[in-house]
Amino acid sequence: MSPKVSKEHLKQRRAKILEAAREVFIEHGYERATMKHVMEATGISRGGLYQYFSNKEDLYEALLEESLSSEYENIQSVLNKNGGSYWKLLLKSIFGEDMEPNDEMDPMAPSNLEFFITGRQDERRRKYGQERYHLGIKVYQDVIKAGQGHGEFSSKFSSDILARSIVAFIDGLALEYAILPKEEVKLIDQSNMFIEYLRMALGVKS
Amino acid sequence: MSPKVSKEHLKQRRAKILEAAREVFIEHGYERATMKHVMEATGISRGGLYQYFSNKEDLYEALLEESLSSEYENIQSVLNKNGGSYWKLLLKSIFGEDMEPNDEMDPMAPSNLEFFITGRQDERRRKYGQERYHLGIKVYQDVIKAGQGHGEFSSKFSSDILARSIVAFIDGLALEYAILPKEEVKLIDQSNMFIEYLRMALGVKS
DNA sequence: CAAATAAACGACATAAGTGTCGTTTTAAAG
DNA sequence: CTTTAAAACGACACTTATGTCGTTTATTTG
Repeated sequence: MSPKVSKEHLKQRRAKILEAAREVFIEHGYERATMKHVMEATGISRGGLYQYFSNKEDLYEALLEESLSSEYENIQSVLNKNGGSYWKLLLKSIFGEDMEPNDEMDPMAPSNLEFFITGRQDERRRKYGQERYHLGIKVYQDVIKAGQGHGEFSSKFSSDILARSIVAFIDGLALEYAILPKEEVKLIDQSNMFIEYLRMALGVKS
Repeated sequence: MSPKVSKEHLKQRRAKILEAAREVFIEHGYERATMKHVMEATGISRGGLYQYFSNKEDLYEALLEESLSSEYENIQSVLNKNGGSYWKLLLKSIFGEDMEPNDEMDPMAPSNLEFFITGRQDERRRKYGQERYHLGIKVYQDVIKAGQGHGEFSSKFSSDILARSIVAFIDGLALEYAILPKEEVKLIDQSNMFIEYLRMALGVKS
């Protein structure tokens, strides 16, 4: 009398499902993806899937949690290094360690937008979306606020509004990315211009 | 032997359906709305609805066409008045006749995003989305280009990228509007900051 | 190697929405 | 007032996805 399989095995199986689900959602988007797709991608039966996730929404949220925590760790490690100015810190928090825009976009971004926008009528999902939104804002706002507090940034604009416009900008790009062919999005050009904008708004000389 | 009802009546009935459908889509969003909802909202039977629109997508596109053409007329009339500077023209094309941001958002905006983002895997829908996107860009780009040509605007940034960032900004706001409670979006503040940004990018003095 | 426990399976019942089509109703024309 | 064309109706057959549950399978432990 004892569990049939090791906990390790369960963990791996769960991970396998998540990995395959990711691909499925990237290919079909959230709404159109079905558990059958995930079944085919994993080779696990439908019944089997429901042993790990109680439905598609649950499965997707697990993916969101995963990406959120890895993102969070990333940003935290960047912020903790605390190398140099707040301006550099801000750029890092937006564009990552190398501080400059690249032409790659998180392939899950369109599905994420889809998940929240189609679920906006659902109480639970809307709450969850708002939570994540505020979390996203907070990262940028904290850096901006600190920079303003130390006098490195101009306080002409509120850190809240600035942080929001960063999020709006990123979401706007993700939306473009969802609809336009990849080569047409011009992530780098738009990002560079956005940087100029932030420079202006924060009074950072180039 | 002759048509049962006047063309006028058909037109009115069609308009009635569109009007009710608009409310339905605003309330439920595109994906969750059903023809049954529209049926209940109009009082017209399901069978009757299909006499005017062959499915939900068709119905929604009719709404899009409607709003697009009214928008287009609006902007054209604004541009034709051509009162004063290109800067004023640009503001009008973004914020309408009164040239300044208000805290109202097109209530269809979230559904519109939803329509295009959930349909991005569908060839037809994606094409349609791209078309509309380019049309949206063109309006702003034309004004910016003209302003740059006349020397009123700086040519530091390309009119294309600038126009795109305007669209991205508007879409970003629409997305926020979809998820956050209305009073939290701060449309006006964000818009005002965006205006500052455009000023900077175009070299317009305040 | 046998027993037992739970993971994995897949058929099933359910639910919801779709578009069609034969019938009924309605109003314009004669 | 009758005829008639087509608008409106709503039941129907169909499709697709869902979540459950009884059965089968596999692996760990004694």
